[in-house]
Amino acid sequence: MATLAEVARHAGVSASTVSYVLSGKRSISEETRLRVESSIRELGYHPNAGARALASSRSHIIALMVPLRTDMYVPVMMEIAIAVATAARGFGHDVLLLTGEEGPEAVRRVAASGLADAMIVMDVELEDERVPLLRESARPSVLIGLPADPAGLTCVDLDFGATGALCADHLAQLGHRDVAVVGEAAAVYQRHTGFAERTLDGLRTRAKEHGMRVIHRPCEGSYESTAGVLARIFEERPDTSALVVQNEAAVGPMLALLRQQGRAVPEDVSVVAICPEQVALQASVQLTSVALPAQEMGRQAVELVMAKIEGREAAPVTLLPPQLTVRASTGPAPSAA
Amino acid sequence: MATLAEVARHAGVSASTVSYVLSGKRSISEETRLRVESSIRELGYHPNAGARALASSRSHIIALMVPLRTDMYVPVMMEIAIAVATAARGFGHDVLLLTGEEGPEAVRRVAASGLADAMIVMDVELEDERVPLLRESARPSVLIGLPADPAGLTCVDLDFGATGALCADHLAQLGHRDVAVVGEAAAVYQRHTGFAERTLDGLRTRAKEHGMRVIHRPCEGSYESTAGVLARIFEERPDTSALVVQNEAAVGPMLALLRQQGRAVPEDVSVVAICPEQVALQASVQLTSVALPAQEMGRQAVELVMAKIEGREAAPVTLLPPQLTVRASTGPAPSAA
DNA sequence: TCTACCCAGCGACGCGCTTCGACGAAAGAG
DNA sequence: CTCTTTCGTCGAAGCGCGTCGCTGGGTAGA
Repeated sequence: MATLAEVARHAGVSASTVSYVLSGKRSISEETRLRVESSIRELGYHPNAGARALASSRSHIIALMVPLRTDMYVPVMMEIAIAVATAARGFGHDVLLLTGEEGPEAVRRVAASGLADAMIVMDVELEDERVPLLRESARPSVLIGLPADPAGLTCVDLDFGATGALCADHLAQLGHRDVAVVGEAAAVYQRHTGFAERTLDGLRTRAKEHGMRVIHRPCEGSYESTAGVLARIFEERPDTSALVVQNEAAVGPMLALLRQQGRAVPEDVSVVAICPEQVALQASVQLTSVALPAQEMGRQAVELVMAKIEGREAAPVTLLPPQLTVRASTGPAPSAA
Repeated sequence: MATLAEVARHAGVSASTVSYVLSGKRSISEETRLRVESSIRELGYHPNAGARALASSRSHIIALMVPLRTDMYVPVMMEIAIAVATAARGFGHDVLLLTGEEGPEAVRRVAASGLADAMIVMDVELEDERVPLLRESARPSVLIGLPADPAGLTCVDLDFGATGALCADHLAQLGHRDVAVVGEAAAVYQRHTGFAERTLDGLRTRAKEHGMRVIHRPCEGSYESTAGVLARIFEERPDTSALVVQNEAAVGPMLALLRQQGRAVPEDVSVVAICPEQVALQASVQLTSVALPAQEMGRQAVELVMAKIEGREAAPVTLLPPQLTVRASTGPAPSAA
């Protein structure tokens, strides 16, 4: 494995010159630069990561903490993770994958060992035990998600409050009066994941302004649980004419069940989903949906974290504006029974 | 941030002694060891990753290359990735996430820079361009998946040939004569991903022995494409009494479509899926399925890669035996029309 | 012509750790 | 009681790179 010194010898310059060619931190004559660069190529030189990290106290690594649980919609997590990795490479950084398993200890370990220069944390709960550690840590961090108290932190998230409101607006405009929310798994609410509660709040508040009634039922996402949730919804509120689906996993089963029950979408029941575009497009009915911009969130998180690494200011809270796309699953409310 | 030297001073010993306490590579008296350990705790010392990597030329990092594409069933990928990360931590290692985007160059970069001690590569194609690089590389690697020529490599995979055969056996035993395979997306075959072709081969071969007829149709997994595939299957082979579903995404749509068409499962049509247990259990009918042991594959890959890092021998090819679980979606073939 | 300055490049040091050889003390062999 | 081992510890030499301060030569201004 070639070293800096070998490249230097090969190019007939000193090691420091090669280093400056690589970093561009001092001016180098065109001629030398080209000679050094060709030596680098010829020897297939790649700087040693450890040595570079030691000397510069920068590892060029960003740690990404992903949740361990599987009650969240996994493809979204994966999409964010891949977007983070891709964006980080664009800044010459790599991504270290930390699972939630280690818990807050991972934060300490990675920060203290200098393994990573910064941290991106996903699946943040309202009262997350990692948050105090991040706040005190010397290393920059960015959260994907919004804790109850974001003071002193940098957060990126979809504006879930506005998302809920947007769904309410759309349904109100179509004349719906009774709306049911097919929510996330009960466990998601129990551990106070921010986005689920914020969506609900946003929707309820706006629905109230529109004079709509809202009921909400958690849903595990399996066919069986979805069937149970739907049954209870229509039992309790037979006039329900619109469903907002928060749990992407429930989308498929729900459409199947509605069809089976002879409820036409959107003639009898309108459906709005909060899900990735792909899910909305692959369903049996093209779904009116608010997109979950996973890639965008990953990209933004990386940009913010890079800004902080480089000592620039970063906006404390970035809420991405939701976008509702009208497709075939929503229509005017059926005239009252 | 505390350093080794500070711990040494605090404990009244030399730096090398602290190092040996940490690594256990030389004997240390009980007394000194305890004193050093308490100093470590008191100072909150974590060894600097860069320095350690430089001095020992071991980064304690394993690189994991995941595919960029989204035409594979993503949750399986994610489950493997998390299993790899978790298992690696058990060996005191961390996982670096590389996306396919950088392509083979990533292999070179990571190997040459000493960023990672070893590599685990997912989504291997039959003729994968990363394979020659891995074979020549000085660093250990393990593939999840099986290329056409696994010579000189270490691979872990589900035995997809046996998986196909197992499905054939089960259906033959139930008296089915006409079987249709709802396959992966066409793109998966086009790039010659091993598992898809092997499953099909295994199934076809065994089916022939049982005197069953098999047709195979690729399926993108969306509701629409699944509908198209099903229609063509029953048009071409009206006597089809059993479906083997290879593309997990198609499971939900398919069951919905069968119900809609008035085909009862398993009375009219039996269904066998190759999918994670969770998918089989959450469907509208509990599915007879061959499990995709994502966690097991991740775990095994890490164990093999650790063996190679430590200079031990590793079995060249590990094929996990498939397990078919009979549930509610398969039954005796309907007596001939 | 002399000073002031900038440009290119060099040498040396240090980042924090691992590891090798050495050494004194204690223990066992003859 | 001496000679060899073994044990526990230390000091020093790097690992490969980044960075600081310095220098020799060239340029420009006075």
